[in-house]
Amino acid sequence: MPELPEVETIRRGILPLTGGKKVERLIVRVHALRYPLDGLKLACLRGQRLEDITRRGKYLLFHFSRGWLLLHLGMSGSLRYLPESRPPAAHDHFDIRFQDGSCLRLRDPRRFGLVLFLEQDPFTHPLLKAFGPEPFSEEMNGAYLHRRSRGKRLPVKELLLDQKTVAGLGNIYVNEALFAAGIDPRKAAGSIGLSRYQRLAAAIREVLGRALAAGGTTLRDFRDGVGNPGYFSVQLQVYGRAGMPCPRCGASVVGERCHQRSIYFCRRCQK
DNA sequence: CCCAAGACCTGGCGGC
DNA sequence: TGCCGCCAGGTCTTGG
Repeated sequence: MPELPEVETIRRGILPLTGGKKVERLIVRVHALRYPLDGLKLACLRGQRLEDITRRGKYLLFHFSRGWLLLHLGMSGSLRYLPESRPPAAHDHFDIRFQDGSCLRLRDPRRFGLVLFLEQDPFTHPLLKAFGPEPFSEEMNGAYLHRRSRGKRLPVKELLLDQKTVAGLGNIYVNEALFAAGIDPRKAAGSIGLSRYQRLAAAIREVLGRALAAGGTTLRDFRDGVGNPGYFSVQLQVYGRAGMPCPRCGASVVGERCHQRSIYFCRRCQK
């Protein structure tokens, strides 16, 4: 489900509702997520105060008084704020209960998500250490992408999906950004010149910025922290629109597979 | 190091 | 209606 705009939408929604609260206890119903949940470590959070919630790529970082909770929503994860307790439904694997009776509840049918408690700086953790720049940072620009892509023969869309290149992009926004930049997603990353990467860097920011303003993209099940869908779906230009007219030239949008995943593009507008 | 493919899961949908 | 195969917003691991 969630790429940067969705994760950031969740973050902005739940921070004002939970920031400053103290943890009463954690409830783990299902341990087998991407990695097994460590109940003992998580129990350390009891009594700790939630100081802040930040984001790195698609990860949410919960800053507690003495440690960090890392949360990744995988493909199907969602996080929901509940003002008061409510019986769990199917796939509600994990709750953070606060002392005022409210809670944050993680649901994740496919269990590709991740929950990890860290006592040290999360940014040096192996999962985050090699992450590329945030899309809205100055460091993420055309020259950077150009440099990163030299000598690479993999398709440019694969380069962008790699979190070591840019942190936070996923399949939807890679397809949309490449359309906005007029670049064929299958094109070898190393064969694209500087000026086209400059256009791509701008396109990435533009697409993510608009998605963020719309509260993310709901294809089937994305919901923000309080249960609202995102409205960027109606602005998607190519993603999921195989056979429909290209919004720029009217030619039919192509949907095919590239490296085991769907790509959508316009043959006429993207070279 | 680079790259491709397989693995991990469940649910929803289209086709028969 | 029921079953089957395929597809899904992610990313880690393995092997050439």
